[in-house]
Amino acid sequence: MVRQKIQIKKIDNLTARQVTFSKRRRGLFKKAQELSTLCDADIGLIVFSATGKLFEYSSSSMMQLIDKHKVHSDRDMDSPDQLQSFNLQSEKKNYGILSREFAEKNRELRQLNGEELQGLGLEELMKLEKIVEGGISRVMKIKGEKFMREISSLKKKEAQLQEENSQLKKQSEARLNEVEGHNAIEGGHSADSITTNHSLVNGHLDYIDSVTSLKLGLPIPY
Amino acid sequence: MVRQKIQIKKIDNLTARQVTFSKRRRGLFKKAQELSTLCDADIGLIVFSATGKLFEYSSSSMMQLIDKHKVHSDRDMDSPDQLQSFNLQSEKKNYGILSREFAEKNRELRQLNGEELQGLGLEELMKLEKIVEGGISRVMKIKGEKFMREISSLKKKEAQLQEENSQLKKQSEARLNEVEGHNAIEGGHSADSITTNHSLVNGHLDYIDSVTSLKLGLPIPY
DNA sequence: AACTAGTTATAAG
DNA sequence: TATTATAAATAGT
Repeated sequence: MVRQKIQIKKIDNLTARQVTFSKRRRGLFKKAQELSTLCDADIGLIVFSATGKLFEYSSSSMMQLIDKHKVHSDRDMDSPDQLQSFNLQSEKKNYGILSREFAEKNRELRQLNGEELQGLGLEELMKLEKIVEGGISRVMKIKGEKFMREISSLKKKEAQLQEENSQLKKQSEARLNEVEGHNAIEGGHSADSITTNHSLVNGHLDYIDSVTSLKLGLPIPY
Repeated sequence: MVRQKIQIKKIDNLTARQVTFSKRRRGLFKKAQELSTLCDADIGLIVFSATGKLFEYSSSSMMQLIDKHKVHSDRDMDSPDQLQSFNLQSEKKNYGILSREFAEKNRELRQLNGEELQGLGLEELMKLEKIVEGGISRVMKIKGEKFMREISSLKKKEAQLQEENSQLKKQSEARLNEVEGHNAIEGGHSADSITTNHSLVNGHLDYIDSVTSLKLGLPIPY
């Protein structure tokens, strides 16, 4: 692009390529930084040289940025028609919360063994990959167990509440009988409240739903 | 940097900032692409505008690149004792149900494309790997969503039951008052059942636990 | 969105 | 690594 305009194709000469890489890399990083500052943009730039060396720039934190990126790219998802979605076209994945957790866990896992990665041969890398895969399974298992525990706990609570309800119903009926026994000769007056409450007892409290669902807001147990 | 050289600081004027963002962003992406081509570098560029819109460029696959980046940046972190269980020794895994499910799903996924695996080049294989990875995330996500739904539903139920309980309590109390009003001159007799039931209402029904947990038996929603 | 004048990036040496 | 001539990017219109 100077004394002679160059073609944008891989530079053959190794030395020239390295020099250009160095120069342009600096230029690129500078531009990235400038854009970030001028326009208040959040920018991450990852560059691996042909030899595998890493250069990076990030206006904030690369990790944050990557997470943000994941969240974003998860948006344009397609609705899950079972596993039909596994074709080359539909690769705008919709990971979501669990996916992010998974990624985070995976990162942790990689951190644990990552330091030695460079020194390893193919054999060892494959072994390691298997281990990481195991790690994923493990993470999934743990996460699943947490969910299970939560569900278990909720079901227990439900059972308790149902038991309570049953007891209260009995109690209430018993008292009603007493009241009616007394009122038999005096004329009843609490029939209204009984039927009202009965609709509650039998469970379809749809008016509650809006309130409840507002409070629910999908917890993240893990 | 033209008619007048500009300071590298946030551009105040919104319109000017947007215009500059657009222009420089294009420039930056172009430079990134050029560097990638000229020097055979693997480059990923993530840009979030101030308004949160995402723009990205990647010479290969952003996901791959991010993974590669993770592996790299993890090198200078040595294993914290926290998740130390993920070391080469303790990898005689005992995954469990979810792990097996995962493996099964993964196998299915691989079968979906497996027949062609032999004919593929490295490029294609990496692509495929990416897809499978996406598949895993997807499976996890779906599973997670099912858990969430179950939990959500249970919490809703819980709220309903609690509401019922509250109503029943009121009803019961009301009837008790009526009864006592009548019994005031006859002598009361239902005090016992009241306190008994009150212990239920207040929730610590530990004796139920054993029964309940036996019935629960960890469902597998997915 | 297109233009232009100064600025910046950079290919070649 | 530093220089320089030129291409490319871009601030302001």
